[in-house]
Amino acid sequence: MTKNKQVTIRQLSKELGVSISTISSVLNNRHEERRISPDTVKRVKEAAREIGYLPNISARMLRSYSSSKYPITIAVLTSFQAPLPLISSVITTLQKVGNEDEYKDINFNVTVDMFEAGELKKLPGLLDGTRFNAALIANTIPTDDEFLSENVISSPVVFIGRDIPHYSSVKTVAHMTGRQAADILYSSGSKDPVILYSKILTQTTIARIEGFREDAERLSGNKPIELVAEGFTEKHGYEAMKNFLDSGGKIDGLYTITDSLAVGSYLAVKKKGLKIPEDITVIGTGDSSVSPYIDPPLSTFTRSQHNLHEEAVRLLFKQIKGTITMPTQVVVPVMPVLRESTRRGSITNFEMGI
Amino acid sequence: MTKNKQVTIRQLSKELGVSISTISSVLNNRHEERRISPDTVKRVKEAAREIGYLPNISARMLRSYSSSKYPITIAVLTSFQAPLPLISSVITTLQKVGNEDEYKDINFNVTVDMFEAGELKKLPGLLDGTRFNAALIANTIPTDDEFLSENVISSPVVFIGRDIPHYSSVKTVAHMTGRQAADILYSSGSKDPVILYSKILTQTTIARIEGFREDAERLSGNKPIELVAEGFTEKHGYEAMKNFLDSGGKIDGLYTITDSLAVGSYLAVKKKGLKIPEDITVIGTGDSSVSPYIDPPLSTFTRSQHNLHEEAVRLLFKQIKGTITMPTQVVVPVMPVLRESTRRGSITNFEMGI
DNA sequence: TTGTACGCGTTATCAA
DNA sequence: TTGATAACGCGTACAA
Repeated sequence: MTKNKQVTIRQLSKELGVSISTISSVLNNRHEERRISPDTVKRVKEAAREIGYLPNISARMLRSYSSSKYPITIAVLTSFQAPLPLISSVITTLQKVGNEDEYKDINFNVTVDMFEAGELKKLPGLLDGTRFNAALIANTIPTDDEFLSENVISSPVVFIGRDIPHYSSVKTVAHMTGRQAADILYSSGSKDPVILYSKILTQTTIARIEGFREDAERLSGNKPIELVAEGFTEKHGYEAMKNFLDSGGKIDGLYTITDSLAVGSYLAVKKKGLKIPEDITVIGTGDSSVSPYIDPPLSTFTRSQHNLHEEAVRLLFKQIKGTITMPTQVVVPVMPVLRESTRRGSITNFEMGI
Repeated sequence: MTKNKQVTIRQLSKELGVSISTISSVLNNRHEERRISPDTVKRVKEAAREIGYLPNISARMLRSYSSSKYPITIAVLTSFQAPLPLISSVITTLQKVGNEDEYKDINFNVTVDMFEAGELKKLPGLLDGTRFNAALIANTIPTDDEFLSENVISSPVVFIGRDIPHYSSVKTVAHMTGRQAADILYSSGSKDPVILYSKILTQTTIARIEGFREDAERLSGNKPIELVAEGFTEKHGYEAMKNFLDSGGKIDGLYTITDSLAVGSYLAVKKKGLKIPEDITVIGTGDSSVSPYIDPPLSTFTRSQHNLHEEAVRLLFKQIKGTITMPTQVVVPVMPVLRESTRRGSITNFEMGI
């Protein structure tokens, strides 16, 4: 029924023996004012449906928007392996910041493309500039970075959470965060700190883990125990912690790479009859909206995502406007948020502003 | 420095006194093979940057892709007031389903446009077909629906969570869900059921509330108490419940329109020294990933989102392929998931499959 | 109803 | 080394 190939208005015209302009009129519901015969209208509409005609959006835009009103295209490129909320967050930020006085003269539309981690190079139009005027790119892995350092994207680009030579980027001081987490657990009296992370790792996650390892070892004298969960969700956190405890694991302090992993761990810990923070102190990452409301409220580090995305978007807009022309690196600070789950030992309310 | 107006390659040409072909060659890094002098290359590149030249993507695509390889454009349109995860979920689903054998001959790209609830009509290209070949539309409000029923979008469109005459849509049986919630609270011994919702309402939320009102009144003999939160987050749930309890409100059963509102309520309830489910039974909506892990695990209704979005995407693809030509309504079922938070009265483990 | 110019950028050809 | 010119991609608008 439907042809795979894109059909053009010209092919329709040939097939029907009707002029191109007639077809265009009919397809744009201008047939009344153009006084096209009902019969022709019917024939054209049916044929278009039958043959699966879809107009070429580029051609329409080219014709319909004067160059002063033509919107530029901003692309959001992210891997399938990215945390799901990223796309929403980036797009919403794009729209919000785009409405600000400073940038509202930039008339843009947003496209989203997803790639398999490591396969960025397969994205059409990445290097030849046929698909976007500017791009935000997130969640590349080393293979992609290698590809990017060998090739040049000539449009403005900002990388999120990753630092790539010759391009702009925004990231957090992930390494520092890991170290702070170790300090906080140690200050709360933990001697056997455990770190729980997902087996899916990004540059940021790796840095956090390394920071934690370093300081945990320096402070407690031995390497921290590392638990690897299958993914990022509460369920994965629960399972990893349950397995660890079931097999007799020893723990008095926990640092998780996301808050959701901590929330899952809570249940496993409680089921063993252990108390937070009396037996185990816990600190997560990301200040998820549930963290202040669970029992006990979870200590964590501020959500860097929001600021991260906002900085990324602003940086991109500035590049588009030409305010910034050199590759620029922005580092977004991350602050600890201390709540009940680490309230033990020498950490008090008073020190919450570390 | 930068001109607001879009600059074309022709204007650049005039300004520099350099031919169009030369400029095009330089801008596409073809200057070596064309043997353009280094000086000209430099001048062109600088001028392009200086003047803020951005190529017209439509023109480039038109030229670069043969009609058989030209991608169609699928738009995701949603209001700023929509729950944030929606965009990510819809886009990911679009990409995943688009990779399936059945649909992988559809070559498409995705654009996202956001509108203020009630201002859908202001979206450029909505009616004239200049921006997309097909669209998924979510989170319209009655004003938008009215606009849509007076005008026609001629491309394939699927509405998510909303039923609009003459268009395809996917939704859940929200009304039934509300009624079931009332039944479950009543069965667990609640006489003073309270419903907590956000002041931002969609068609789905309204239906849930109405369903609940009806059955709660039928079962308990009087109208349920209604609490209105400022938004959807845990914080909003906490505040609404705290205010209610502080002002002496009576409650022995709670139905919330999202799980996050229930999570926030948990803390307010516990702070008052009340116990769940002994004093108050609670049921949420959406089966959020944290719900099984909070204390006590939260009863809720299955997350309909995922299925909802998948159905929407499939429906859209079928319309694009011409497999379906008539407006079609799909209803996605929602099931209760009973956990500790409603385990009181006549509801037992045994009845968990209601 | 139809013919044709047009929107913008790319590319090829030939001339300068 | 650069320019002028034209064709092209697809759909639309306007004059005829």
